[in-house]
Amino acid sequence: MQSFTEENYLKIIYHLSENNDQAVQTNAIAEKMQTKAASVTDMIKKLADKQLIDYKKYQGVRLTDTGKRAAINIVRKHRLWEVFLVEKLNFKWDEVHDIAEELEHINSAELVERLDEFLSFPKNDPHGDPIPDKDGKFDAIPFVKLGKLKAGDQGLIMGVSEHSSAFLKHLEKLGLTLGKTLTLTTITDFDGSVEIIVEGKKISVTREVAKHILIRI
Amino acid sequence: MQSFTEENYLKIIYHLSENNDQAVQTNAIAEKMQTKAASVTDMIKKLADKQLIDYKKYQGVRLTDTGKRAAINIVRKHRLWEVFLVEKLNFKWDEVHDIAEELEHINSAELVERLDEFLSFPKNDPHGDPIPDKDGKFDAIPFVKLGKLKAGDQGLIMGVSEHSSAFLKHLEKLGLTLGKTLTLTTITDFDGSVEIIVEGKKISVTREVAKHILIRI
DNA sequence: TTATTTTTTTAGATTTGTCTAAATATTTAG
DNA sequence: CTAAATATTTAGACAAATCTAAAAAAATAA
Repeated sequence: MQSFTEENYLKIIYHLSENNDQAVQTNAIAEKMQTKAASVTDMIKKLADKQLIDYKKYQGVRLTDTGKRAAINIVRKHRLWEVFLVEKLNFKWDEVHDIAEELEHINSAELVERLDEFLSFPKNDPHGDPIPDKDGKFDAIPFVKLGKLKAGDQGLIMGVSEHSSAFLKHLEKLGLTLGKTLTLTTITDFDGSVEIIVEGKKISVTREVAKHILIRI
Repeated sequence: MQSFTEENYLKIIYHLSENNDQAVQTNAIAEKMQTKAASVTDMIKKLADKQLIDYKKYQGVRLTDTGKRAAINIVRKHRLWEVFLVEKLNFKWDEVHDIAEELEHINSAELVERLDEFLSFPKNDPHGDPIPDKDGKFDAIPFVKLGKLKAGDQGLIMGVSEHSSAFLKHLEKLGLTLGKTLTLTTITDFDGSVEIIVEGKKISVTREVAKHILIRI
């Protein structure tokens, strides 16, 4: 089994290579881990020794099959705990990330499977992210970022790509929660902000915010 | 906030001084922590620096008020999680200790209070131990150990003082679970084992087992 | 009460994950 | 294509928690 810290490295490497299939760079890991590149190099060697990642000097890293399986298992636990916190303990979607960061490291396969069952095998977490099943499989629902839509496009909010409390609270206040339908009316040339209509109300959203809202058309 | 390891030391010191009000010895801590006396001395100094324990060389340690509060909070979390595992996830009473050992270190006051509420503010864990409320208060129900009863005494099983899976499975097999009423018929001079009647069935229990069954007369 | 045993502490080393500063590779720009 | 900028690695150090071996204090026994 991996240490707490090793697990966090695996998870971060997984998320960094989730979309593009590229090797992950030392500096990118350092930024996400809030640490220095030198520390990352040290840890990278350790994970490579354990065959959890493939690593060649200066070439970045890729998860091995074993490493990927471990990473997905952590993601699975994180998202199941988030569902638990929201569905059973009535936390809000912006309050659960940090607690789930801790809970995801609890080490008991039995616990995870029973939790999954207790929650009726949810397919998505409170932020719309898919929850891998116990074999690591999940459906990656296709989405477009709000920032990429054209004027006139209509769609459904099905996720976010930023999980900070500040961001989620902001969306909440704008009424931009999961499942809401929206129509994009205008894209502002000046600053890239977009005008949308949600439940009859006109709202303006900055380019930065629009980038992190995932839409199913 | 304390580290994982510091929390375990506090918890163990708490349990070692729970009944007798004595100072706790280095060796006793070492045994419970599965470590060496030298390591304990090191940690003791650290906890004393943080004012979580009172310590004079060669004199053993006592929790300060702050240390005791921290320890009781860990115990509270441990026992609440055990209730969750048994009541909600259908674990058996002999399966929950190790998982709760991990969960007790999750750091969120809000989480604990909501869990407590979700579980309807339970007063006891699955082994009969009292659960401290959020101010650290709890009723210590008076008990007698089965090994101390006299022939003819009758009582109710209201707890155990040993939480290993092996021990609890053994009790389960004998039908000696919480809430059962028993009558002591004979104490064997030879080996101290006791004969009891539970639900009409005669059972023999070794001295070692009898020592860890808590009875309310 | 002296000697022996037990308990506790100290000294110095080890491991894990981190750091800074300096060196080396790689990439980008002129 | 060389020079500058950026990215990565190495070397050496540090804090946390542990260890072994040896020294010191306390408890027990003769």
